[in-house]
Amino acid sequence: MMGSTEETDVYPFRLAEARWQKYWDEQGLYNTKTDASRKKYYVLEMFPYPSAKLHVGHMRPYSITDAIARFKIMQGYNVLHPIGYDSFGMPAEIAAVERNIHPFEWTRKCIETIRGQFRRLGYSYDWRREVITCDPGYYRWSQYFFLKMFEKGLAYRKKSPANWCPKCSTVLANEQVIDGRCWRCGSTVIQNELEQWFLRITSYADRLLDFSNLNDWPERVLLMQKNWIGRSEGVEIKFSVQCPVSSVQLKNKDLMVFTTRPDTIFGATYVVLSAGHPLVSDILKISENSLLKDFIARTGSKDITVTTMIDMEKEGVFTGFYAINPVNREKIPIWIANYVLMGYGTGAIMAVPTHDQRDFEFAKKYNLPMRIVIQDPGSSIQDPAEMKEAYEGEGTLVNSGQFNGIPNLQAIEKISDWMEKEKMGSRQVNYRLRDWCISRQRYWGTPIPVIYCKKCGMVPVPEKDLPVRLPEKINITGKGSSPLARAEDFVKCSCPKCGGSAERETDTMDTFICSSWYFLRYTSVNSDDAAFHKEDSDYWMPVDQYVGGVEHAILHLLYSRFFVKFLKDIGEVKCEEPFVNLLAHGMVVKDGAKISKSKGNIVDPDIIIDRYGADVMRLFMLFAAPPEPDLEWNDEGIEGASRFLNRVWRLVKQYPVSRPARLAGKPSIQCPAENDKKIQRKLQQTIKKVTEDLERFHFNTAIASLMEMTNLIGQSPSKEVLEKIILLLAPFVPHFSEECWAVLGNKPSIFGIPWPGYDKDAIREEESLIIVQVDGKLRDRVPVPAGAVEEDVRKIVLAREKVSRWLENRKIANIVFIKDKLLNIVTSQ
RNA sequence: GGGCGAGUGGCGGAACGGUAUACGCGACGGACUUAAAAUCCGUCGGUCGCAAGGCCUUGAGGGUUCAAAUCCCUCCUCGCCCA
Repeated sequence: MMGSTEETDVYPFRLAEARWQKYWDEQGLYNTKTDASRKKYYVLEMFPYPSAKLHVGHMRPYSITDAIARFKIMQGYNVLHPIGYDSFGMPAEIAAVERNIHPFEWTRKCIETIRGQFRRLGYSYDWRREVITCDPGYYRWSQYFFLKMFEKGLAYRKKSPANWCPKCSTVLANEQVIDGRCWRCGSTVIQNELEQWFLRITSYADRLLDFSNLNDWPERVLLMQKNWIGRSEGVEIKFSVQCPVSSVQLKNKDLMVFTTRPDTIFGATYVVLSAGHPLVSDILKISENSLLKDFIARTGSKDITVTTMIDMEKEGVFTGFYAINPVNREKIPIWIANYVLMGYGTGAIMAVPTHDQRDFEFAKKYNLPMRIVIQDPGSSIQDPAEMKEAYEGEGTLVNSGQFNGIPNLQAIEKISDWMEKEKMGSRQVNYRLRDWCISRQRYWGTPIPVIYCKKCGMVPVPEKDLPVRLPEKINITGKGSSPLARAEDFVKCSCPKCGGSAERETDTMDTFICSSWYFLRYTSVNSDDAAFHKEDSDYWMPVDQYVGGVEHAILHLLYSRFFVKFLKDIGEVKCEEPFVNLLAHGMVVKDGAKISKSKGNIVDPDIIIDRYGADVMRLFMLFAAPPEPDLEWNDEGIEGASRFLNRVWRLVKQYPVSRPARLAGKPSIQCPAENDKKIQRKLQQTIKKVTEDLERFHFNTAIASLMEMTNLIGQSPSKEVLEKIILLLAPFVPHFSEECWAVLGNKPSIFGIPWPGYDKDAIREEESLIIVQVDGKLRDRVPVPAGAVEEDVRKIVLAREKVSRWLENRKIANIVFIKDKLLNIVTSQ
C-alpha cells in the first residue's frame, strides 16, 4: 500500500513523541537529586503565569532552556531543570468576576492546561519539583520570610501617597508603574494616600549596585538596574525660612534641599517646593493668596505622576516666603511648582536657572532672577539675560565668593567640605530607588501575616500559626475595598499575645514576593518542614543559567537579588546572587507585532504539534534566529525544519535494514578513502562548532552546521557518522534523536550517552585555500599545503596568470602574508 | 534632550579586522510521476559582457589600515531605557 512506503519515508513524530515521553517519565530520567560528588548545573527559565493557554511565543524560552539543559546533561553535569507556576495575581480575580469561577478553580484549570502543553513538548523537567505559588504549602514560606523581614525591621507599615490603579483597585510598587500606567492593565495610575506595607529594599541599594558577583548579564539590564537605583552623591543644604508675617511661629524653620551640584550654590536664586512639602501647610495657614491656594489644591491633588509631570507645562506660584541661602545670606523667594515631586530627595530644590535647564525655563517664564556662577569656557556671555539655555557643562566658578576661579569639578569637593565645616549642610547619598510597596488590596495573593489587637497593637502572626490561609468562601466583586476586608470570618481573630479579640491585616502581598524566592524552593523536593533545605540550596544555588524576558529587568530581577541578599544575611542561603548568568531572550513576533491575544495573531502550539510534532516546533524556533533578538514566526520556516528532520530520518532508516557500516552505494568521484577522510574532517569540525555554539547559545548556527554536515554526507553515510549527527541533534530535537538512536540499534536513552568530543588533529585541513589579493582586491584563490610558509606561497602565487596580469607594469611594494589564509600584494606604479 | 543597541539578498539570518551573503525560506528551471504532492538535481545580490572576466554592493558620508559589514567620527532610520 501507498501508506506503508510513506511511513518509512516520514518520521512518525506522533508515535515517537508519545513513546519517548512515556519512557522518560517511567525511567524518571530527569529526576535529579542533590549529590555533592557531582558537578551541578542549575538551569532555569522564568516560570509562567498560568493564563488560559500558552502560545508559541511563550514556548520559545522553554525551548531554549531545554536545549541548554539537555546539552549539560550529556556533558555529564548533574542538571536541575524545574518548572512551576507563578499563580497568584489579578487575572484569576478578573476571571472570578467575569466567569463566576473561584480563582482557585480557575488557576487549577489553567495550570493543568499548561502542564499538559509542557508535557506535549517533552521538556526535561523534574516534575517532582513543581512549584505552585498559590499553594498554602508554598505561600506559608513567603509569610515566614515576611516575618523574618519584620523582625529585622525590613518590613514596615506607613501611610504615604501610593500608586493606585483604579482598574485593578490596588496599589502598585514604583517598579510596576510604567510610563505612568499600570504594568498589568495599562490604566493611568493615580496617587492615593494609604497605609501600606513596605520592604526596605533601599537599605540594600548599594549592595544591589554591586554587580561583581554576576558573571554574564546583558549590559543593558545592569544599566537599567543601575539607573533605577539611581545613586547620586550630593549635599543636603539647610536653608532657613523667613515668614512674611514675623509674629507667626513656624513649625518648619529650616528647609532641607538636596543637590548634586553644590558648585552652583552661589547661583541659587530661588527655592522650589513640591505641593506636598510639609512647609506648605505652614504657608497655607498664613497666606491669603487665593491663587496660591488654588494652585496647591490643583497640583497637590491626586493625579500627578512622574510621567504626566514630564509632559506638563512648568507652572508655579510665589508663596510670599523667603529662604536664606546659607553661603551668602542672600534672601531668595520660595515658590511652589509642579516640576518638583515629593517623592524625590526632600521634595524641595534650590533653583539655579543659569545651570539647570528646567530651572532656566521656569525662571524665564516667571521672570525670576539669574546669576551665572560657572563660566562656559566656550562663550563670553556674562549677562544671564543673553543666555538662550542653561549651561550645564564644565567651567570655572565666578560670582562665588572665595571659590572664584576654581574649576567646578574641584569646587564640588571644596564647597562640600566647606559647607560641612560651617554646618551649612552635609554630604548625602540619595537614591531614586524607593522602598518596595508590597501591599495589595486584593484577594488572590499571599495574606500578610499580621494581626491588629486593640490592646497589643500590631502583632505578627507567630510562626507556628502559619500559614495564614486565604478563606475559600469569598465574594469577589472586583469593586470597592479588598475582598478580604469584607470576609468577616477571616478578619476576626484572637490576638496571639493577649488572646483578646483582634483583626487580621487584609492586604495581600505583591505577587513579585512569590517569584523572589521560588528558585530556592525548587532545590528541595517535598520540603514540608522548611522553605528549602540548606544542604540542597547550598549545593544547587546559585542558578547557573537564568533565561527570561528583558521586561523583568528591574522588577523580578531586582526583587530576587534583594531577597537573596536578605536570606544570605539571615543565614538561609550561602550565595550573594540568585542568578549568575542571565540570558535575555527576545519575543516571538508575527506580521511585525508581538504575538498576543489582543493583536489576534496567536499561533497555537497544539496546532503546530499536531501537524509537525514538538521537535519541529522547537527546531524552528532555535534555528530561525539567535535567542536575544525578536524572532519572526514563519509557517514556511516550520516546513523547512520538518523537511530537514525527514531528510535525516530517511538516512537513519537505511539501518539496520541493509547497509554495511562503511561507505557503500554510489561511487564517489574521489576515491572512497579520500572522501571518507573529508567527511571525517567535517564531522570533527561540526562537533567542535556545535559544542562551541551551544556554549554561547548560538543555536541557530549550531543547527546550520548540522544541516551542512547532513548535506555533505550524501545518500549513504556510515553509521558511525550518522550516530554522531544524532547525538549532536539531541539537545534540539530530543524525541527525534531518541527514536533515531534506537533505530540505529542502540539502547535508550541517548541522554545517557556522553556528548561527543572531537579530535583536534583531525580538524586540521591538509590544504589551505589562500586568498590572493592585489592591492587589497581579491584576484585569486590558491590551494597550498597547510602551513606553507610565505616564500613558498609567494612562488606559487606569482606564477599564476590570474595574479601576474595585475602586476604588469607595477612594482611590488609590499607583501602581507597570513599563514593559511591570505597573501596581499601591494604595488606601486 | 541623554544613554544603550540595531540597520547585510525577495525574506529569516551567517561572517576571530582577511573569500560578504553560510544555513534555511522563497522563486525559477529540470528529473521522477498519467498527474499532483513528496523527493532529488541545478540556478538566483546588482550591473556590463557571447564568454573569460570586470565594476559596484553590508542605512548615508568621511577616516584609520596592506585589508573594514566588523575599528573611529558625522548624519539618517528604528527599538529599548532614562529624563
